[in-house]
Order: sequence, then C-alpha cells, then structure tokens
Amino acid sequence: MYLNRADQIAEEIQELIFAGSFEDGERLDENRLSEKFGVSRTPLREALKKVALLGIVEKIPNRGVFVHQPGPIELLEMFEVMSELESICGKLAAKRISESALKKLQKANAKCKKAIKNNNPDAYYIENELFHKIIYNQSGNSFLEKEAIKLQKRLQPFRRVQLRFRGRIEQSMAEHEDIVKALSFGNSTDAENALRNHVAVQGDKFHQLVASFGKKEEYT
Amino acid sequence: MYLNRADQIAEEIQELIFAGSFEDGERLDENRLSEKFGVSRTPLREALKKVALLGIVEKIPNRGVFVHQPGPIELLEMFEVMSELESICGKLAAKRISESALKKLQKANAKCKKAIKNNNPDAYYIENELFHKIIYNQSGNSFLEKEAIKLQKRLQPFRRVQLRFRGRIEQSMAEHEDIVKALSFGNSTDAENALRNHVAVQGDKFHQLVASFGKKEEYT
DNA sequence: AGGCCAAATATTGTATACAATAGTATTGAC
DNA sequence: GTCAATACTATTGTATACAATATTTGGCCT
Repeated sequence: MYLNRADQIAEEIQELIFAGSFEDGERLDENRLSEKFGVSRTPLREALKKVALLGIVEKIPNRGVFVHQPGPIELLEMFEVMSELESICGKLAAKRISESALKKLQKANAKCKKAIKNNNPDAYYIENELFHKIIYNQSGNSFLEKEAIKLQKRLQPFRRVQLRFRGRIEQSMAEHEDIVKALSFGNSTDAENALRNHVAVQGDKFHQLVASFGKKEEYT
Repeated sequence: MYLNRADQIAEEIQELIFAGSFEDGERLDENRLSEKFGVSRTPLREALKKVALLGIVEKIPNRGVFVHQPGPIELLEMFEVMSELESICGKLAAKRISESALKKLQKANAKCKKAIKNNNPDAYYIENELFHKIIYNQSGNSFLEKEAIKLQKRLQPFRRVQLRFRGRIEQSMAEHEDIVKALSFGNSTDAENALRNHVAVQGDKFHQLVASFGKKEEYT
C-alpha cells in the first residue's frame, strides 16, 4: 500500500501524538511542522486534515489544529465502545469462524503465552493485536472489521499502559483461553460475554486506568 | 458551527454522491469539480480528502478519487453494524436516560405519528432521525453518540428507500412504541433487543433492500 | 491605571505555478 | 501486422505566492 508524502506525515504526526510528544491543547503550527518535515504547507495541511478527521486533534477554522489528548471520561467512553465492538465481533465470529482461522487464533494465543514466558512485552503486544484482529476478521463483516481496527489502533497506547499492572497479563491470557473455547464451540453468547469482559474497563481495571492516567511517559 | 469553503464543498460532494449524481466507479475530476464549484484545486482537494476518509469514495495515489457506491453486501454489513450500535445505545440509555429526555422522546414519537397521519414523509424522516438521536445521546457515551450519528447519516438515503415499502412505516411506528416502553421502564434487555430488531435488515426487510437495490433514483 | 479601539503581526485559507507520475499514442523494428 | 520502446498528454502531488481572518500590541481616551 503506497502512501504519498502527505499521508506518511499524517502517520508520523499520529505517532508523535500517541507517544505524547505534544502537550494537550497545544497548537500544531503549520509553518514549524512543515519545516520540521521538510515539506511545504500544502501536504502538511492535508496530513493535519487527516489526523483531525480521525478525531485525534481538533481543528478550529481560521484558528488552527489543537492536539486533544483524551481525558479519563473520553477514554472510558472509547473503551466502552471498544468492548461492545469486540463483543459483537465475537458474537458473529462464533457463528462464522473458519477452521483455519481457529487454528491461526490458537497459534497467535500460543505465541502470546510464549512471549510472556520469555518476558517479552513487545512480542506480546504484537501477538495480542493479531489475536484480536483475527476475531474482527472472522466476524464476516468487513465494515465492522475496519471500524474495530481503527478504534483498536487508537486505544493501543492506553491498553499497553493497562497491561503493565501486576497480574493483568496473566488474567488477560486466561480470558483468551475462554474466548478461544467459546469460538471453537461456536457458542456465540459465551464469546460475546467473554470478549466484552476482556476489553471492558470495570472493577480493578477501572481504578488502574484512572490511576495510570497522565503517567504515560513513565512507562515508555 | 462555521465551515470554510473546503468543508462546505465536502458536504456538497457527499450530498451529490448520496443523491446518486455519480456513477459507481466514476473518477471525480479535480479540474472539472474545481471549476464547477468556482474554487481552485487546493480547497477542492481538501474536500475530496475528507470525503475519502469518510469512506464514501476511494482514493488511489497518483490516480485520483473514485466514487464507490456500496454494493448489497457492503450495505448489509453497514446495517448490521448500525443495528448493533443502536442496540448498545438502547441498552445503555435504558439505564441512563433522564426524565426530560424521555419526554422529548415521546414528543418526537408523537410527531412521527402525526407526520404519517398527514402523509408527510419528509417530516417523518426528520422526526425519526431525531427520535434515534435522542437515544444515542442518552446512552451517556458521547463517543458512541458521534459514531452512531456518523453511520446514521451514511445510511440515511438507504433507510428512506426501505421505508417506502408498504406497511413498513406502520411497523416501524409500532417498534418505536416498544422502544419507548422499554426505555421508560428502564428495561435494558428489552431496549437492546427492540432497537436491534428495529434497525436490523432481516426477513422481509432483507428482500426489500435487495429488491430496491439500484432503484434509488426511482424514489427521489 | 484601566479599558477600548486601531494598526501591526501572525496564522490560516485559497489561488496559481511547477514537478512528478501514470496513462496513451505513435513510431520503429522484427 | 504485432510488439515494444519512447515521446507525449493528462492528472495528481507539491511549492510558493497571495488573500482573508484572527490575535496581539500599542496608543489614546476616560
């Protein structure tokens, strides 16, 4: 998938925001950024437009674009939607998943386990992401799949923070097992609930998320 | 909410596509369109970028943007997601809806009825949209609300076609009653199911949608 | 001194000019 | 006559120049 310079820059700006390189509310100066990326304002503005439409920054006409790091409430809202989306994917996938996809899912899960044993968080994140993406894909609804991937990407940095909490990875793995079981049995109700619970921010997870808030940079 | 010319044009292009003014697969020529709208290519390109990111047209680098009218499969997929989103909104709203919102909901519903009695489809569409938007809003999740509104807007023209089928509007109204009832009783399970069913394309509605496909212009 | 209006400055929005890329047609060799 | 290479054309992508809008600063009046 080829990208022109403007789209490349859009990706890079996203990464920078996710990495916390900008203060909340900071204005993204077109001149400064165009100089930084070594391009003119035209492609840079296109990049900013893209980032704005993804909802990562806010664009105010004739004023500029301002980074908008989601606050705790907004994050909880996004996680609530994510958990419901995953739940739906699970519900549908339980009925529609193929044998080969089931095998791939088990493989990805095994790699997750291995990554934990090797104490390799980066590998875990990658395999975990794949695990979930397989489920999105097997929902048999490519529109749903795209939406889920979009939101997953946006929440990714916050999920990582969450998993740093003691015991969370182990719990997460146990939940994966339940999910795989439900999907292989074609039990859509179980799959639905297991996935909703797996992603939802409730109970301990709620406190962990709130506690970790604003401390992102400590864990990078 | 002020919009600059580029964003205005983006809206207009969307409308044109929804209205079926372009063939599926047709290339949106930048020069032609910029002349048509009386602006230069710069704001027009920004408009196209926006429309592309909304998923209404496909942009191929160095080739141009091509309109992509959703086919039956894609439509079914989008309706499936819409019905689930509405279902979630209903589930949450049942627990969170305020008294005043409930009143507004009943008011909107009454206006829907009135519109039918007066044989005024345009009024019905507007009030029906409001009815659903109140529920999105009362989900208490503004992120979910925004996503629901976005998809609602995209599916709007197709919903209209559907409602043209005999008996559909009456059935739709009866479903509204059930939804209001469930919400006023705070019954989240009923609200969830009623809304999913109300929006889902199943049974007769499936055949109607498929049958109506490609006949949009007959009903405008 | 404080507030308000106006000029200056900075920044976004748009137009035009130029560059790069993809698609098409023409010409030449076999 | 067909295929391929190359020049040509059309179209998108980017840079720069200009216009419009918002913000800031400085001066004036009260």
